[in-house]
Amino acid sequence: MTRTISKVANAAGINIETVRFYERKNLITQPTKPTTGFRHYPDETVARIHFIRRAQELGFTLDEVSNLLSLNDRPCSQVQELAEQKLSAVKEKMANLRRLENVLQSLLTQCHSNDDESRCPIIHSLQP
Amino acid sequence: MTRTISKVANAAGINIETVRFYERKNLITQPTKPTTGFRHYPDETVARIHFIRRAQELGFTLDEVSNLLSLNDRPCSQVQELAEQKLSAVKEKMANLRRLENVLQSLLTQCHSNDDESRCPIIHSLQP
DNA sequence: CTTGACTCCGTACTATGGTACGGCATTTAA
DNA sequence: TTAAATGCCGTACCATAGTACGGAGTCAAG
Repeated sequence: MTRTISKVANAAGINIETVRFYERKNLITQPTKPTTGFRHYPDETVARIHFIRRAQELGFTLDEVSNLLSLNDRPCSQVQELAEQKLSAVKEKMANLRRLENVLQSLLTQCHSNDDESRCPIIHSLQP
Repeated sequence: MTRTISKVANAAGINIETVRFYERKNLITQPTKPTTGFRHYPDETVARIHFIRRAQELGFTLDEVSNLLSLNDRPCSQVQELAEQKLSAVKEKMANLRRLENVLQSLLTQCHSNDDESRCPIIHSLQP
């Protein structure tokens, strides 16, 4: 069965243009074009796109995914290193958000016990 | 003391071009240009840029920061409403990051108890 | 009063992750 | 067989968050 680019896009659940974009980024290999007719894609292409998407969901950028893909046959320790960097970044982001959550929460609490509509504790806290 | 744009940029620790960029984005107000000479900026501009950068560090986009800043002239109840929306957004972002953290953590744990350098659990998990 | 530093302004360029379009080739269904 | 649907390809465009640049104006020190 011939799998043209639109079949790939459909199977992988992404836009055709995104398939081409990934080809340009060398994240997937563009099959050689037959002398006459359309390119047809192997199963691996769909699998690879799934890999890319899953990695993206884990917060990896396309450059990092590219790295991961090249690490495919590399030792586990190298993959771990990348993942550990990601994990640290995620933890840091969360710590920051937690701080913000506390600030917003405490400001909102102040608002709730505020009688003066024209004088908002939040606005006041934003002033220099 | 006259505070020209470079003084603002320096005081706020950002690039001059970024100051101009924020002006174009209406995140800060561009002072009126004197008939002759350079614009000079009030303290408020520096404070505002500090606020913008803090908000950015907390994961807000410039559009969101713009929103936060627009809370300035509104009655407390409206400010509260927007702040509550922000709080929800923050909580949602955190929940997403928490999920990501768990996935990464469990994958890394699998890596740590893996003695086969050539078969990485992370790579394996990404495969179809 | 000239030189160098700074400002002003518009425009263009960077990276990231895509999306859209126009024109032509080829395939497929009626 | 012919028209619609796809494919191919290059290029342009979207948002986000800046950065760089060129030429003109202006300011301040020597």
